[in-house]
Amino acid sequence: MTSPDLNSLPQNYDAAATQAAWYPRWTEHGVFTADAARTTEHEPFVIVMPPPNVTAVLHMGHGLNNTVQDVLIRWRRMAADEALWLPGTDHAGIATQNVVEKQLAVEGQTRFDLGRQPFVARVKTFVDHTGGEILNQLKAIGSSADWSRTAYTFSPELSVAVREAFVRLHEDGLVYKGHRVIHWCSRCGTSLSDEEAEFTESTGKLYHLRYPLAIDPTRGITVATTRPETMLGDVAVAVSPEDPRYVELVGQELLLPINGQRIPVIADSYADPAFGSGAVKITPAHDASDFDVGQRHGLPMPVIIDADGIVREVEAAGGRVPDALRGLDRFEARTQIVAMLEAAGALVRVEPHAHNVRHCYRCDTVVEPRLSDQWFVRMQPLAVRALGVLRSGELRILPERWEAVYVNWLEGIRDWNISRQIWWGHRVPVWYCTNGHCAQTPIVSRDDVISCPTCHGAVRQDEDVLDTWFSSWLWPFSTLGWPDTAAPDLKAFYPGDVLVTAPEILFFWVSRMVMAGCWFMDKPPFHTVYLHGTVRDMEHRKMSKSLGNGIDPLDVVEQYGADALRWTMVAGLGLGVDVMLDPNDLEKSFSPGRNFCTKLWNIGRFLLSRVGTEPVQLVSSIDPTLLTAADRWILERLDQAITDCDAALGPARPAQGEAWSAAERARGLRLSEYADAARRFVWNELADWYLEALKPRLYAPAGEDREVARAVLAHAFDGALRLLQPIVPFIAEALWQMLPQTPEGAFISQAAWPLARAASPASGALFEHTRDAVQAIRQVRAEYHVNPGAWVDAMLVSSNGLTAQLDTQRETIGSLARARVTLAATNPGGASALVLLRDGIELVVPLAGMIDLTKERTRLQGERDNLEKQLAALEGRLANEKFTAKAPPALVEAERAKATEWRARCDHLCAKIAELDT
RNA sequence: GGGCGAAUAGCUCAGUUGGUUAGAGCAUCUCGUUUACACCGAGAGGGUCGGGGGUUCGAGUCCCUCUUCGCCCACCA
Repeated sequence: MTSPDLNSLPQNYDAAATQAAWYPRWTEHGVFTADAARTTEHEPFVIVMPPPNVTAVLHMGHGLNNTVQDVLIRWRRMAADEALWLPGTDHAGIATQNVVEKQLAVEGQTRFDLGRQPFVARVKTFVDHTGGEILNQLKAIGSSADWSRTAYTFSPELSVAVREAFVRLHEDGLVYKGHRVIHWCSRCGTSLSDEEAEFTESTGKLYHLRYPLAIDPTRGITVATTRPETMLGDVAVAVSPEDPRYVELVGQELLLPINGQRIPVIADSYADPAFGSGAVKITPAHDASDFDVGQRHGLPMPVIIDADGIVREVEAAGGRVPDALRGLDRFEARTQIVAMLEAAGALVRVEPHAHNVRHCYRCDTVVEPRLSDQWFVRMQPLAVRALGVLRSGELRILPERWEAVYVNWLEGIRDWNISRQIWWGHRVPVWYCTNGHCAQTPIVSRDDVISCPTCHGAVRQDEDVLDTWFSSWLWPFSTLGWPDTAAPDLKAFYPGDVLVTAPEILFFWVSRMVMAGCWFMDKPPFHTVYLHGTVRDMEHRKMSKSLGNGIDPLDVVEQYGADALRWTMVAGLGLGVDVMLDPNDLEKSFSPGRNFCTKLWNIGRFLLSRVGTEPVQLVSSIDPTLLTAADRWILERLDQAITDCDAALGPARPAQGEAWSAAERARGLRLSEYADAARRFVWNELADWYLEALKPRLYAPAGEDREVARAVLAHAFDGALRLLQPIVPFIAEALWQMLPQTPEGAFISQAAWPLARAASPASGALFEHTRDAVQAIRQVRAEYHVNPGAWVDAMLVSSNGLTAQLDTQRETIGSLARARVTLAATNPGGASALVLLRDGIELVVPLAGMIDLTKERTRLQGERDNLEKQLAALEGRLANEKFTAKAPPALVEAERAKATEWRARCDHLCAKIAELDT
C-alpha cells in the first residue's frame, strides 16, 4: 500500500500522523463492519458497547472500558470470527434532563415554564446537536466499533422495543401499578429505583421523643427517630408483642405532640425490643418499613411531604400539619419541629448517630421515602431464569467472585420501580379514558391510543416516563432489530459473547440484561461478563470530576498517542484489578506505553531497512537445514509467544455447546498476561537477542544465508505485529504495511491471527547455550570492570558431545559479548574467572593482570555456599522416604537429576576454589 | 449487621489444580553513546510472600485465628 523510504523513517514514532492516516482508511474499507450474511461461514463474536450517556464526555473509565472491548474484538476479528462491536449511546433520562434544566436555570426558567412538549423538543435539539460526541472521542483511541450500526436508546427503533417489552411484561402479569412507598428525589422531581438511591454514610442525630399516653399524660412512650419532621405523619407506635414493658399499653392511645393527633400503640414484631426504647414510631407514608406495618394493621397513611420536599398536607393528612409549619422545606421543618418539641417538653434527648442515608445517584439529594403511585416490574420470575443460566454455566462472570454478588442480589430481588416523573424518556404506554363514567380500564398498548375503545371519548396517556434502564436492559437485542424476530442481525448476532463493564453497574444493567435476554429471547445475551477494575489516582480514589483528579484521555492521546494510552490500560490490567494512574504525573503513567511504541518503532525501522522491500521466502518453504540455531530459536519463541497469548486471552467461547465447563470457566481474558507475552517476544527475544545475533548476517553480502535471515526476520516481526495489533493497532498497522510480504491492500486489522507451528524437531535449544555464554561473559566483564570497548578471551569447556554444536556459535557469542571464543575439553586453569553454565559447560575467562584472585575466590565461595545450602535441602528431601513414597514419581526423578547436577556444580566450584588457594 | 476480596521487592502487580533457587514493569545503583532505539543497551542490589497456629513428604498457594485496608448488600427506628 505504501512504499516507504525505509532509510528515512523518523527516529521517533509519529503517533498523531499515524492515527490520522489509518483510522479513516479502516473505516473507508469497512474493516469494522460486520455482516450477518458472513456468519454462515464464520463464527459470530459479538460485544455490545455499554452505551455512554449521550451527553457524556470521555473520561478514563470510558478509555479503559473501550480499550478492553477493542482489544477483544480486534483479537477475534483476526481470529476469523465475524466480529461485531455494536456501539451506541444512552438517552440517560434524569441525567440529560438535569443538564438541560441547568441551562434553563441560567435563563431564569424551569421546565414548567416551557411546558412538556417544548421542553422535550429542547432536550432533543440539545442531544441532536451536542450529543454523541463521545462516540467520536472513542474513535480517537482507536475503537473499532461497527459505527454503521450505532444505536441510541431513544431512537424510534428502540422505542418500539421498549413498548413491546412493557406490553409483553404486562401481558405476562409482570408489570403492575402499585401504591407504595418509593424513593423520591425532590430535586429531580421523580421516583428512583432501589439501585438509584445510593447509601452514603453520614453522621446525623438521633432524636428521642416522648409521646404521652392519652389517658394519663404523666406516662408515655419514648421513641427514637433520625427524621423528627415525619412525626407529623405518625399514625401509631409499634412495640414488640413480647416486650413486657409495653404489653399493657398495646391498644392504648398516645397523644402526638404538636398536632395533638391520637395514635394507637400496636404490637408488631417489626419493633426490636433490644433497640433503643423498644418502641418505634410508625409513619407509613414516609418509610418503606413503616408502610408494611401500616398495611398489616390497616392504618391510615397521611402524606405530609410533597414532591418538592415541602411539608404540607398532601394526602389523607387532614389537620396533621399545623399552619405554622406548612410550606416549609423538610429540613427547615425539622429544625422548627425540634424546637417545638423541645418547648413542649417532648424532646427527651438528642445524640449523634452514624447511619446510612440514601441519596439520589444523579444529584446527591437526600432521598425522601414517599407514598405514591408507580409502575413496577415483578422481578422474581425474571430473576429465576437469570440465576438458572449462571448455575448451568451458560453465563459466567469474571472475576468469579462477582458471581456470588450476582446470585445474592437476584435471590433477594425486589420489584423494580420503572416509572419516573420526569419528561425526558420513553412515555409509559398506558392510556386512560378521560370520561369519568366510562368503565374502560387503563389501556396498555403497543400503538398510540387515540380514543377510548369503549366510549370513543378522549384518552390521555400516562404522564410518567420509564426508567432509562428499562430501555438499556434490552440493548443486546433491541439494537439488532428486536422485536422483529426475523431480523437478519438478530438471527445472526444474538446471543452475543462478552460483556465488558465495571462492577458498579452489575445490578443496574448487567443482571437486568440477563433477565431481559432470558425472558424475551430465551437465552442470556452473552456467555461472559468481564468486570474490569476502576481507574483510580495514586491515593486510590476513584477519578471523578468533583475531586478534580481526572485525566482526559484525549490529552493522553495528544501527548503520548492512542497506542500508548491503550498499552498502559492493557499492560496494567490484571483480572478485575483497579488501574492506578497519576493525574499529576502523566509521564509516570504513560511513558511506558510511549516507550514501548518507540522501541517497537525502532525495531521496525532497523529491521525493515535491513530486510528491504524485495520479496522474502515463506519460512515454511525454507530447507530446515539452512536455519541457524538463532533462526530455530526465534521461530520457537514465536510459537511460544502465540501459545502464551492464546492461553491468556482465550477460550473465546465455551468449547462444548452453550455452557462453560468447570475447567474453562475461570480461564481467559488475562489482558496483562497477553500484553506481557507479546512484549516479551518482540522486545526481550526478537530485539534483544535475535536482531543482535543476526546483524553480521544482515550486513553480509547477498546470498542464500542472508535470504534465510531476511525471511525469518520478516516472519518473526510479522508474527509479533499480529500479536500486538489488538493492543497497539496504529503502530502495528503502520509497520506491517512496510513488510515486504504484506499483500497489497490488506490491513493487519483484519489479517489472520498467528498460529503456532506444529512441534518442530529442529529445536532452538542450542541458542540457549549461546545466550548463557554471552550473559556469563558480560557478567564477568562487568564484575571486573573490563573496558567496554576491549575484547576478551573466553573459553567454553565442554567434555560432552556439545562441542561441535557450540563451535557453530563461537562467532555469535563473540560478537555479542566482544570476546574471542575458543573451545576446549578441559579447563586449563590459571588466573581466570569461571562461570558454570547448563549441561556441564564451563565458561572460562582468562583475565591475566586484571583478575583479582581474592575477589574471584569470594565470589565463587559465595556461589558455592548458596548452592550447598540448596543442595542440602534437596538431598534432605530425597532422603525422606515419605517424600519419595508419596510425591509424584516424575517429580522425584526430576529432583534426583537436579541433585546430581548441583553436586557436580558444587564439586566444580570446590575444585576451582582449591586451585585458587594454591 | 451480613457477605466477599485483598495483604508478595521502595511502588504497581503476576504467581493457573500445593511441587525448580518466588517473577515482571517502574524505581534504585554501576557501566556504556559499537553503524535501530539514551523513550536505549549491559550488569547489579533488593522479598523470613501481613502476624500466629494447623494440615501435608512438601504451603506464597489449603484450613483456623488475629491485624490492616477495600468492595458489595442491608428497613434497626
